[in-house]
Amino acid sequence: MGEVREENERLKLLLCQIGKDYQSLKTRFLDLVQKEEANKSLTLTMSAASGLEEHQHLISLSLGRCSSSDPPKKEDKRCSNKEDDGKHNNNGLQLGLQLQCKFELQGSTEPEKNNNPSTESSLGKPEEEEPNEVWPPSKILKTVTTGDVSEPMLLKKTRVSVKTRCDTPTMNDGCQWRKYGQKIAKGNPCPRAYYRCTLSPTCPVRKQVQRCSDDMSILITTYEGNHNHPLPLNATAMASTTSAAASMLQSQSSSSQPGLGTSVSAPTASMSSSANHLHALNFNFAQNSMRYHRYNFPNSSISTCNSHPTITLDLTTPPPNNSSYFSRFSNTPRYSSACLNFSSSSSSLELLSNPLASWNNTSHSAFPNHTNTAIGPLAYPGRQPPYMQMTNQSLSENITAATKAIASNPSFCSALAAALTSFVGNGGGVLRDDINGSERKWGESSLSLNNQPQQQQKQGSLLLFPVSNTASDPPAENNNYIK
DNA sequence: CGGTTTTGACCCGCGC
DNA sequence: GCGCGGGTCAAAACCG
Repeated sequence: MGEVREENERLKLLLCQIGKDYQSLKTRFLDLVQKEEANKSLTLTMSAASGLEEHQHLISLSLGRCSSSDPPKKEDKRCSNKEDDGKHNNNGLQLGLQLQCKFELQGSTEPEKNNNPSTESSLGKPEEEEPNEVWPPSKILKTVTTGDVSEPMLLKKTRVSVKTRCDTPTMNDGCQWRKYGQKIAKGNPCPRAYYRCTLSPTCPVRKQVQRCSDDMSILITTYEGNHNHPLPLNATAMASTTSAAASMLQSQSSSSQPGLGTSVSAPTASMSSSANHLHALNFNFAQNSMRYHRYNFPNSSISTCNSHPTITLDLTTPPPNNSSYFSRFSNTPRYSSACLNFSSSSSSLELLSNPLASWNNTSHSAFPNHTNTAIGPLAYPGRQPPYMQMTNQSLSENITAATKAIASNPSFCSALAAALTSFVGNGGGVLRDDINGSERKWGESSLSLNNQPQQQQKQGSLLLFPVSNTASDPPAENNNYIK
């Protein structure tokens, strides 16, 4: 009890400090939004001049180049415009906050309709809803006709497309699917198969699987919707990824802030099949009013083909070894294995909806033993990851309960992360707290609000795992991801 | 026998 | 309004 009280006191102090930091960040963010408004009109003009159809709404993300294997002309157009728009970035924080929100929601066992009342506190768009929650999208009224070019996209179901090299008819993403249709799509001799998630009869998630016409070994799996039920442990990685990517897309489109310097990467290694393809997905948000960085991630792209906002994660080709987006944050290669990092250079938080959703490179020089980074069971084939080796259950539960409430507020989460990272991050020895440059790597100083706060804090790092059923499941099939 | 796959028909949105 | 194409339905076939 004494320890718990002490911990409580510490947390209170932290909360106090964090509250201040949050207000500071909020003020800063509002300033950035105002600046962004000034840039918005300029960008819209540029988009119109580039010949984009009015209904094909540009996602103003700097996502680098489209994959070379994505030949559609329209995507190319958008890619070229993304680069232009990316120059107007400075609004990464908002996106990061929304991502965190989505992750928290997904990690929860409750349906995502359980709206977090705090969501709007920092985002300012409480009316936004997760399009993925509603099925079918065709039933959604298309009534928004504001001048905001991004708004109609919210009314379409967001899709996440994953390109992998796979010999099997479908890639094993851990979920159970039932095929309900097959169609020969125009322009591709390979039939497109339609699948529903059968883990829950009411699950709205569907996926389309199709071979790439150019390269039959490439399997294009398109996910649509979010699961409304607990997922098997080995399914959470893909689900988290697609959900996060979709959330990123939605949050970006809803933010209506042209030129957001957002990057999505899916650097990969060459693997043969299954969800193992999901090696990495890094969202790095540059937000700095003084200095703006663009990070090009060649393996991902965003498009609004077929009126569906779609984010494509190309896991078929590895990124350049000396990619600038790697060296931006670290001098050491950090993505040799699967990881899912949602990063921001403006504030610091790594929030993981699920232990499977993220794990850092085991070769990271600063954390060779994995005990102070956001690592899920994936990183521990055949043994329990550190966070699951609980030694003080009651203490952990108390702290978890307290911190869960904190974590449920995405806005506060971000501020909390920023504060805690600055508070403990330097102890990690890796965090670059360059205030002017804001080049801070999230994944290297992460935040834990789960089972092992003491251990993690000692090492200057915290893991933030929303409490969920799946998070406590034994990592029975983790080896699947390590093969 | 229950679940899944196949496959032709149907629905609906979109462009012309 | 019409045609096209994507997506879904549902009955029959298939499978373990």
